[in-house]
Amino acid sequence: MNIQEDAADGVSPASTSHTSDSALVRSARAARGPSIGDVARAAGVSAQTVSRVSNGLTNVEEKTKQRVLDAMKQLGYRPNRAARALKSGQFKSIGVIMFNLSTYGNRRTLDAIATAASQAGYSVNLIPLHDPTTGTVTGAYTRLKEQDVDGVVIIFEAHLFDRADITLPEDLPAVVIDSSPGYGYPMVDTDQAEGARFATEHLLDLGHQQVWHIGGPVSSFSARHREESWRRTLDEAGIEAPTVLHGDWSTESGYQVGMELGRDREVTAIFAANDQMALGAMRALHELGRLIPEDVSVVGFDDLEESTSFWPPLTTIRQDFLAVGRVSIEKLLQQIAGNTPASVVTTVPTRLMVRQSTAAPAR
Amino acid sequence: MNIQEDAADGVSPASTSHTSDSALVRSARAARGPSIGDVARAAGVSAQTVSRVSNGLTNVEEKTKQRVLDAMKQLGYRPNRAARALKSGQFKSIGVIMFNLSTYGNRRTLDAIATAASQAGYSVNLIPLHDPTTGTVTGAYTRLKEQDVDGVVIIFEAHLFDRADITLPEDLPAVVIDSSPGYGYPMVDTDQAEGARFATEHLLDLGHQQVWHIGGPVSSFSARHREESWRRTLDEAGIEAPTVLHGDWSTESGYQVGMELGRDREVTAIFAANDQMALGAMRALHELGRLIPEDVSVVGFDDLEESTSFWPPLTTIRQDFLAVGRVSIEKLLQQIAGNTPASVVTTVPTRLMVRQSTAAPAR
DNA sequence: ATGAAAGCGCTAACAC
DNA sequence: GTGTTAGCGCTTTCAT
Repeated sequence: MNIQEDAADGVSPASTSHTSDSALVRSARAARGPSIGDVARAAGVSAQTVSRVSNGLTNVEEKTKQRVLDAMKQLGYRPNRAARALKSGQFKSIGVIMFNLSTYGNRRTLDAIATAASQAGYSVNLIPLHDPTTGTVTGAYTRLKEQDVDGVVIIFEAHLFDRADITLPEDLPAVVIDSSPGYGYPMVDTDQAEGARFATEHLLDLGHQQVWHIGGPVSSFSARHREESWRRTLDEAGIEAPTVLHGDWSTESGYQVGMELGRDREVTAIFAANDQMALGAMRALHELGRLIPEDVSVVGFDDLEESTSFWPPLTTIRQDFLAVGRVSIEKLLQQIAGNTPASVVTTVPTRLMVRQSTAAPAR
Repeated sequence: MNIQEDAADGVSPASTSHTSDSALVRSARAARGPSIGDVARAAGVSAQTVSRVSNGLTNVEEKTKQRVLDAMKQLGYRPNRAARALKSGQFKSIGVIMFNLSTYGNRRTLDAIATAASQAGYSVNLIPLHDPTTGTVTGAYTRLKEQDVDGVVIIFEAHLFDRADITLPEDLPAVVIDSSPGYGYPMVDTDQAEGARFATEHLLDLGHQQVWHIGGPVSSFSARHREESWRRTLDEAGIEAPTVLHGDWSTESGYQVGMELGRDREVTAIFAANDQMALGAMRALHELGRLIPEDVSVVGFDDLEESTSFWPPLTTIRQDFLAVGRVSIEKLLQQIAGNTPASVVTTVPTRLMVRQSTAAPAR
């Protein structure tokens, strides 16, 4: 390896002086900030009182409290996390093990996790993984334990592989985000079944006699749940479900299945297991000259940011990834607090977003 | 919000008992692990000696050292990070501020960062951001400072927007991964210029008289660097660079530019600023009936995982994202250690990967 | 080569 | 309502 170093281009005299400035600041930073004792002295109270104010306890006279607050502000006091951690035995840090950063949903979820954790005063320790084998998961666990995280959120990527054979270590509070059944861990997931029911019922309500389904890969639990729920909904309406054609979540696969379905003039309503396949199917329908929604109605699942700009704007099921993330943190913090809940599946509701890709069937 | 909880499906009797098991384990976990004192007692030495062993100091007799090591292993001792942090004032934690998790390169880089940091005993505190405005960056900084990180790595997404107007706070060691010039901060970047030169020279060496370029968006610094270097390389060979057509990094835009270029029979060699545009261009060439590499040679930039399965397998410039991540951490740790280096740009070398999309021009 | 003492910043427990 | 005391687990300093 032959890594090169050059003086930064574009360093003007101004930025040169700024560089030495920040060097100064940095070395100053090495000196510790004001401690609780400094604040106490400045406010003329005991350290304990400062601690009470700092933790929002009520048994402090309003006047004293103000004095302390002022002293804090003036000195730029920030409590020392390390000392707190040492005292409490908790690091206020949660680990996130995650496969496949690339998925839209995963990114949103991670985001929500980071935000929720941050609001609760926890930091997020990310371990990205590539292949979801027991080995790598265990390794990630080990790394996280060494970092003394207080708990772990594991985000499985149901969209890409079946990782049912993974076993999880047991000595750390954990929450799993996934659609697979029973892990013995608290799990959080979008209500796949509800979403699929909403989609199917919406099409039936519009007057369609039958609803075709473009399924996701059979290896995916969420895809299976969506398919089962679609089938059940038809069942309950006394309709026999037609054969399912499966895609692999990609636009391309949606296009191919869309071509199949579109050629069949019987087909007037399609529920695709995700927005991308819905997009592909719509392209196929366009190419076949079938009008959306006049000839064929299409519903997706996910509600991608772009789905509202598809042509036509896609009716779809919105997954609330933010809630999934938030709820996971909530559950995890409960566990960390010691209220170890029975292993439950928490389910986050979906929402039908009606846009222009669905309508009543033509007579 | 109407979040539902159900007993987990699929919980067999076996997993039920396992659940109560882990509840036990968890409550046990609340009790602190063995401390340095416990180890000392078990080994019949003082706590200091244990500390010395734990920190790999040399002034401990081999025999004592073994006794201590044994005691550690037997008790399952792990040093308490909080106590260390309290003593040293360092948290052994670095923050990562990152835009756009979705990019292949960014993911690889994040990965390398997480790995390198972990190996150095640092944890990684991730703050994902959406829009790269000064405000959000400052906010992220604040959050990280509250978490007492020891330093920050900022990964800009040069591919998507021009964020030259962002100013960075100054009171925390930081490394920026980006292609923009002079920040006053240490920066790490792929050697864009070298890569573009490799690509262009490779085509010239094969005997092509001219090399056309599909540029990235003008708002991107890395795209600009690649274009400049391509132009310089042609210059040096005494060739006047043809007009550049710019894409937006997408396959689709590569396809469109590819169509333009492919219709021109003069064009025998194309250097695309990334692999995706190269892919699009190849599709265009295929559609136009021009053979690759017999009629037209194509070179990309990035070396995506899939590039070896393109048709034909793409000759391209490999970016060593892992090294970028590793080097950033290296630089950051140096800074944290106090060796505040002058603001420099560290450049990570590229590699030409010759595959089947390039050949000598037909006579 | 090893140990004893002190203290990092904070808070729980107990005064008053 | 507020202060005092003690100690979390570790390392630095100084003795031995």
